[in-house]
Amino acid sequence: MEQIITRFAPSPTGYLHIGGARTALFNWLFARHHGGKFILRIEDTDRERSTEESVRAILDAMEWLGMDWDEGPYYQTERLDVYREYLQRLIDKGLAYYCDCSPEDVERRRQEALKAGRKPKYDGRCRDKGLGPGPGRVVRFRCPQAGTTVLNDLIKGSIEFDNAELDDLVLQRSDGFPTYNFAVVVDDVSMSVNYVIRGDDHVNNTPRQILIYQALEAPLPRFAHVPMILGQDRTRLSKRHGATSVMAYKEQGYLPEALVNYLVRLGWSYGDQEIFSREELIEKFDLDRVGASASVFDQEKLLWLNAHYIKEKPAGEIVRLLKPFLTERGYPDHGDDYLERAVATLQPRCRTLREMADAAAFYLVEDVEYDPKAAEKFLTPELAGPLKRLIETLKGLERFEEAELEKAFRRMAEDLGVKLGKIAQPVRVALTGVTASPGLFEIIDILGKETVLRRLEKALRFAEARSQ
RNA sequence: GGUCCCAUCGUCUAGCGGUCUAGGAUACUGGCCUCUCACGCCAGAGACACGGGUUCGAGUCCCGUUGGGACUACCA
Repeated sequence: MEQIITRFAPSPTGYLHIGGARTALFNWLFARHHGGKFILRIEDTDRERSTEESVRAILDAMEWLGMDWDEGPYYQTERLDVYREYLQRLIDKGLAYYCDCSPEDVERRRQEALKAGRKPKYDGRCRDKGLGPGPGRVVRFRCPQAGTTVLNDLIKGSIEFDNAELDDLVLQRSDGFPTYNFAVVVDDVSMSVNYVIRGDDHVNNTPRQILIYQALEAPLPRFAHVPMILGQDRTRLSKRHGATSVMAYKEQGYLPEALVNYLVRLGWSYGDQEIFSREELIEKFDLDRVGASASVFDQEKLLWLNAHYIKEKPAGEIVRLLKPFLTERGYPDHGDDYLERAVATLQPRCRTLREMADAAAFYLVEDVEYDPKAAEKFLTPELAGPLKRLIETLKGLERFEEAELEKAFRRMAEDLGVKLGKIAQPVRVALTGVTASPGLFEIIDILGKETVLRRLEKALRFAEARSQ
């Protein structure tokens, strides 16, 4: 069997966005699943908009998502000889020709045609002029004017195009650079790419490309056009729908596993299964289960998956990932063991690392600030008595650990004739500043005697001060 | 405007003519658990866009309507 060769070919005109990442993922998974080859190619023939930073950003994002490539990255701007060679073949065969129409003229005629209700196609006036190379001249493809071109798409099925709809597209610009439709074909032909998996915004380009393959007498690859990812308003996903850059998700505290899992499931399914490890994805992914309709990007579901992976990962691993977020907030270093215990209590409560860094504050700062409402409600003057007693009890506790602490608290609540919550909530506010937190006893255990007593005493002073 | 694509709960989807009084996930609501908040568990509400065919039988096939999207460059 022939080896499967796929490629991801972004243009470096911005960051790797969500849609591009999914396309890359589908190509990567398809190649890995079939033991094929995955090529990375940078389509930088638009010299105006391509930048070095974008290339870097795309590579970083690929790496973060864990997509490795077997060949490349190739840069189209370094392959100009190849395009010229293929182009010359077309010219020699009379399948391409030079054109000296100015862009302004072409555009003007396009507008006129549109106004007159005709198709805004290039009118082919240079077709038979027999022009040679010259400044300002482009090379156009001599597109068949009759017949139909059919695309047998792996996802969309068979699509027929009337060649009369197509015009003589530019293959080489006046600056000598190839245009997208030509470069993409030459590259895929010369790199032996046999599966072209890309966004379905390319469907309408495909007949032109097929015609170029045929003109080149090159074997056709299999095409698979995957549906677009839409925003909540069902229009093409863009900045106004929120973060669309892959790396923005990293910065917001998402795990690559979550984003990969989410993105692959967007448009692809495997029965009722929602959670897939990387290995499972490689094992199970195939094109036949990719849907045909566009899907809406749902932040909430991504969040759910992220929460899932945060819960599932070993605490030590989360600590490593969380550190940059803590540093960013300027928290002092407490050592990995301490951090790991703290993180373990936060894992089931946070959906992103960013949330976790925020929630971890009380573990890391010297003294907590009270949420005014919480303090108002729970650190009351009547609390002074029980608080004093609690401080004494804790001081006398020889084993300052979760189980013992719980016993001590329950005993005290019983003595006082109140429910545990009656004293737990004030203590929680004293220790964390807020009314929602991990389990009280694990917090006390982790915080340690010294910190706990200090915060309780501060709370006591606060409560007493209110009675004045 | 033209060409092309798409159409099951709000969202992601299962469904590949009968097993669908349409399944799962998420989000939402209620309950349980419980020191709070989460997690977890249980329950609930929620969809085949519409109209014609084809067929004994249609969410599933065909056509149309409507709606949405993409493309229509010397961008990719």
